[in-house]
Amino acid sequence: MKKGEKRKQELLKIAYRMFISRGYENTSVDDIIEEAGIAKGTYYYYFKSKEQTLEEVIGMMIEQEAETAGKIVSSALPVPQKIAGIVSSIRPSKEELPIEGALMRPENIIMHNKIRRKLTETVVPILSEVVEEGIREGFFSCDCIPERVRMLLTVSNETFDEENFTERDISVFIDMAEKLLGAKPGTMEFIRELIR
Amino acid sequence: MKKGEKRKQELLKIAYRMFISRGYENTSVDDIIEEAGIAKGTYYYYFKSKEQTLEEVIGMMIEQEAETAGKIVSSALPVPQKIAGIVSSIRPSKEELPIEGALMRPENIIMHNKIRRKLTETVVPILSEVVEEGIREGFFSCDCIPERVRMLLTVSNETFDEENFTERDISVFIDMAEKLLGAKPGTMEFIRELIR
Amino acid sequence: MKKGEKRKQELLKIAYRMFISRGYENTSVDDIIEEAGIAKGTYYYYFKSKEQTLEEVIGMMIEQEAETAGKIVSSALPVPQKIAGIVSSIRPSKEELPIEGALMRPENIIMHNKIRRKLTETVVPILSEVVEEGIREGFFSCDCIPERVRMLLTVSNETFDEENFTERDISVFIDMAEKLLGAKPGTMEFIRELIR
Amino acid sequence: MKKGEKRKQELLKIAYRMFISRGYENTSVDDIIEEAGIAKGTYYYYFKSKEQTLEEVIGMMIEQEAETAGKIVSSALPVPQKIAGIVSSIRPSKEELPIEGALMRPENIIMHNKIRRKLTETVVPILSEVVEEGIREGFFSCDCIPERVRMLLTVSNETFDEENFTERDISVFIDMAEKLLGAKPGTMEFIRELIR
DNA sequence: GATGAATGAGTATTCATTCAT
DNA sequence: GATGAATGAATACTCATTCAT
Repeated sequence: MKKGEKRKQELLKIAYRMFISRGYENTSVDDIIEEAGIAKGTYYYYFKSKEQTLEEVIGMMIEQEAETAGKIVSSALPVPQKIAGIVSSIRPSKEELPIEGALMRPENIIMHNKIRRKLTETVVPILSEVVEEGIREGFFSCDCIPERVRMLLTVSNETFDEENFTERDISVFIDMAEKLLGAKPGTMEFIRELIR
Repeated sequence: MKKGEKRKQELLKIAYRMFISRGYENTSVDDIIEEAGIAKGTYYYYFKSKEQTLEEVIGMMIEQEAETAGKIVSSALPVPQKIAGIVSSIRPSKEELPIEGALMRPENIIMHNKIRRKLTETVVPILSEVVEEGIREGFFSCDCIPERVRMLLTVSNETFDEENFTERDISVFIDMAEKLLGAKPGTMEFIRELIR
Repeated sequence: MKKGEKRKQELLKIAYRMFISRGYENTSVDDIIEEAGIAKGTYYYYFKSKEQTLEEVIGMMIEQEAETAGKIVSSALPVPQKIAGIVSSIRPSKEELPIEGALMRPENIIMHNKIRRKLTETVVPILSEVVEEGIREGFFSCDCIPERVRMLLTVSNETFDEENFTERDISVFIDMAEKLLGAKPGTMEFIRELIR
Repeated sequence: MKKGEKRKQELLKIAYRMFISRGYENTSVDDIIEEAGIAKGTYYYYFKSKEQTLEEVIGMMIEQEAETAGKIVSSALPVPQKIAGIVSSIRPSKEELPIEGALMRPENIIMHNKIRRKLTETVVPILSEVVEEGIREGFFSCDCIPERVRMLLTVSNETFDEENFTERDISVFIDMAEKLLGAKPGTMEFIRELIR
């Protein structure tokens, strides 16, 4: 069982890499098994269907990120740094992405969308918690926290996942974040470093 | 020529309806020609490929909306009503959508995305112009206008294209819009009516 | 009528060029009419079918070559020069071929074959006549003239239509020609200049 | 593996028969799978494309013939009989051809051509070897052996693959062969029996 | 656990030809 | 003479999935 689980994890990683670099639709089961060096039957022994593979791939990613985020939340870091940590853990690290801008390539819209939705679902409550902590500590001041957090995440995803954003985009985003959360001007300037 | 053009417009409308209701990928060329009652050859007489059809369908939509928006801008309406008009003209009218929530259905992600991108490209400059007008008239006060407008559009698209948004979402969005554009609280309350 | 004939000749030349440079099978009627700047209907006004076009294209070529060959035969030139002239008039001139080796390209096999067959049919009797003249004048000495001429033409076509023949190929061919026609060694050395 | 290979050989034979009797271009993949009683997917499991199938079909033929020819060369037969054997092994046996003159039918030009080219490539060196042997034994006397052999093969293919050759064609060919290889008159008369 | 042969519905695209105007 | 809209049969190829061994 251990062995089987391990094998499955490997397959998931391979599928993940291929889905991202070529797009889910453009990656055939044949491609995957060839890359993995296994037989068709073996693939279907581990996965019910190709779609389920995608689901599991995404689940795997989200899980890892949620875990990291959870650790940050329960740490002793000051609130701004917690936010910084969580937000940066969300963005796909350069090592994970085989190709620049891969996620935004048109053939990846489907996957990108699924990921974003699920990620938002997972991260909004976590970030909300931190914002509440921030309110208690006097950093922020606002109501409807989850709604505000969600909108910030939405804008962040849409704006900064692409490669062609400008310094002005960042400035406006920071301004927006501060005003939306009721923070003092300049409080969230640290975001700039995170995004660049 | 007249004849051919007319026919093409009809085909485009049929394709549009089908792409939206069943999704681009799930609509085969066979489906389209059957619905249109034409032969395969006729379809390819008018369109180079299925993808080109999608491109033209989207172009057609955008064109119409840009036209409407343009008229509103050059009208004598007060600034807030201009914004209201443009924003509401962007959202797909209920008559156009054969099925509730069609655009957000997963099989429509690709089309939805293409539309959103192109629509944003087209609408941001128009809305920016209006905001500038609003600044001159003392309604708003801000810099980086296109960036702010774009972010507002992004949030609006992402939040209100789905069906499951709440009153709180609207409130936060209004708050965000006012703060982002430097408007007085309550100025943009009219948005609520637009979205509901 | 004159006008129509002229038009048809133009179309034939265009078709000829296209068939040779892209291959008969790879040239669609659409390609031809686009190149010629005429409508589909016009094409079918002049040609019954695409295949008939090919037939006429080939006929046109052969006709021209047969005419040239005929003139040479009835001229006052010495026999070896007559042969030289006919053989060299058969080989597609460089100006006619838009692309080097076009006729031998795999997509042209069909056309090449049709041409070769028809050309052989046409040229064998003409050349046979010249060979007979050569016999009467003591240059050659053999029976079964048409068969011999046909074989020589066959080898010539197959060997020299390609681009990768050698000096040795030429030497052997000359040797063969002389022996086949019963000519004295060296008599037909002039062929070398013709082929090179 | 054994199983798969066997199946593939069967499919190749079926394809071979169909390509020859109906022509490569006129044989659709659908035709083949229907004849073979397999599913489309199975066909594409064994062959990458229709063209690759043709390539393999030809490869299979050539291979068989080369093998036979090789055996003959290394046998203890006298040189003339070796040549006879090789040449006759090249010509498609009556059993293989479902239809008289199939190879020369216009729809088969492409295949015929590919076969002829590859066959020539393969057979010329083998026959050259035999001719050299013949020279050593005093049967023949000539230089440029491969060139001569190739030309003889060319003429043989072109003349005798069709059905409408005459006794005179045979006589001229024998004369030509003897002279081209420097053999004594009558030495190669045995060819007549081979061809008829 | 693992294999790989077999499936077959599904899809986009091509192209010669016709014919009413 | 000329047009161009309309046709529809034909075709190669893909790919997720199954299952006996």
